[in-house]
Amino acid sequence: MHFDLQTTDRLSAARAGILHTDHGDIATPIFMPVGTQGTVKAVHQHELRNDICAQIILGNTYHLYLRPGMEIIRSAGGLHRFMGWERPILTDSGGFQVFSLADSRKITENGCTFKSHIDGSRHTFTPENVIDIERTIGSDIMMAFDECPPGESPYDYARKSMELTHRWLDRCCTRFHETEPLYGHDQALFPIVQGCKYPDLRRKSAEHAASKDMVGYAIGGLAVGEPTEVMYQMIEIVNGILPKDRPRYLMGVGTPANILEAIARGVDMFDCVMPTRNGRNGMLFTWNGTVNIKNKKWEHCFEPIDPTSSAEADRVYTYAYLHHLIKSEELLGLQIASIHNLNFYLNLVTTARQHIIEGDYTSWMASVLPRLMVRV
RNA sequence: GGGGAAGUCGCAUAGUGGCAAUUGCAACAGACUGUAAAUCUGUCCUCUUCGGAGUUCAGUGGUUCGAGUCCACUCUUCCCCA
Repeated sequence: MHFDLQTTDRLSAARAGILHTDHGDIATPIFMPVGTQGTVKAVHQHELRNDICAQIILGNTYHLYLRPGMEIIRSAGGLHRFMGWERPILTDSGGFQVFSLADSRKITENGCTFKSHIDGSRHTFTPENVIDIERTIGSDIMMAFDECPPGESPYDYARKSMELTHRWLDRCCTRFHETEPLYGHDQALFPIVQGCKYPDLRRKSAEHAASKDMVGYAIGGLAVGEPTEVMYQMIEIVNGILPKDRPRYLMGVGTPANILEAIARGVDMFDCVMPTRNGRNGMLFTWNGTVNIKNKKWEHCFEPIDPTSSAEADRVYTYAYLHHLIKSEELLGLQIASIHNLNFYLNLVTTARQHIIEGDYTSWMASVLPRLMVRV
């Protein structure tokens, strides 16, 4: 697996490139739909492929380990075959669950013990067994096991947490190098930079990550409660240190505006639950801002959601129909909203890529940004 | 014709002397960033400077310091027997 950096913007740090994997090429900047449990919620693989044109999706180590469990994934021949998805997959390591399930886990030097949210059973995740699980899942990009601390963590905690993440990264790398892929395709391991909102910690963490010669690198621990401006500053600091010729993945981010701003600061890869989760909850992302389709004002709007979209759902169904479906809690509403939002996110990054290549990314971004943040 | 039951804020419910009044649904808003989320929060009689104020429990009259709650009559609905 390797990354070709094609273009860098003159006025910003924005870049266009291609990440080559055994499951196909990924043109960056890219957005990766989140499919935690081996499914992008409410969206068929067929639609991901043909309507949304997703180039890579996510799975989650913690969730897939608990259910269906590694015996099933191994018997199926890996996650790609299990879920019928032949394009690349990236797996998060469970580091985010250290954050989001903070009430039911305990961190030690060795790893993190979780009390299962499904049946209460205890499971210990270590850097070593997380790599083993990701080998079994067979993801193209495996994420290192990290601790994702809250955005407002005090300096001392942030430093200790970062140092633990570094030691865990060392162990992840060791295990990574002493194990082999199980299904005949190449797998990469991405280190994760931590350090909260503290510039010196972010620098130190970026240097530690960069010291590992890996295909790509991730920036974690952002958009977890800190102000947006702080997030942008941290991205700038970290990307100033990470190797220029490798892709940078900003984990869990974000809004359309966040993504464009992060691209301008040199980020290449994104994932976020926002298009799917918010879609299921009635929010649509558009070039003119966000729409709450549950609002009464859409009751009589018989315009297609997006007449020029590559997704059939956008062209066929109207605002009024989607309003009705979501209000009625019909399953098709969840599907249409999810497809629309993912399609928009993929359009956002592919359009951004075009402008980077054409050389007018900065002015293009300035022209679309204000509208993206409007509430329609 | 005879007997019985019941009417509470859109709908359905709780309430048996201290109540602007329970709960669910509906309605109307808001939140959501490496997914314990088809979830969660708020408003939901009227007005409000958010401190409150004013009108309410089918209707009318009464008992009481105090009534959605007790009494009388009226209206309406439902059930059973002929």
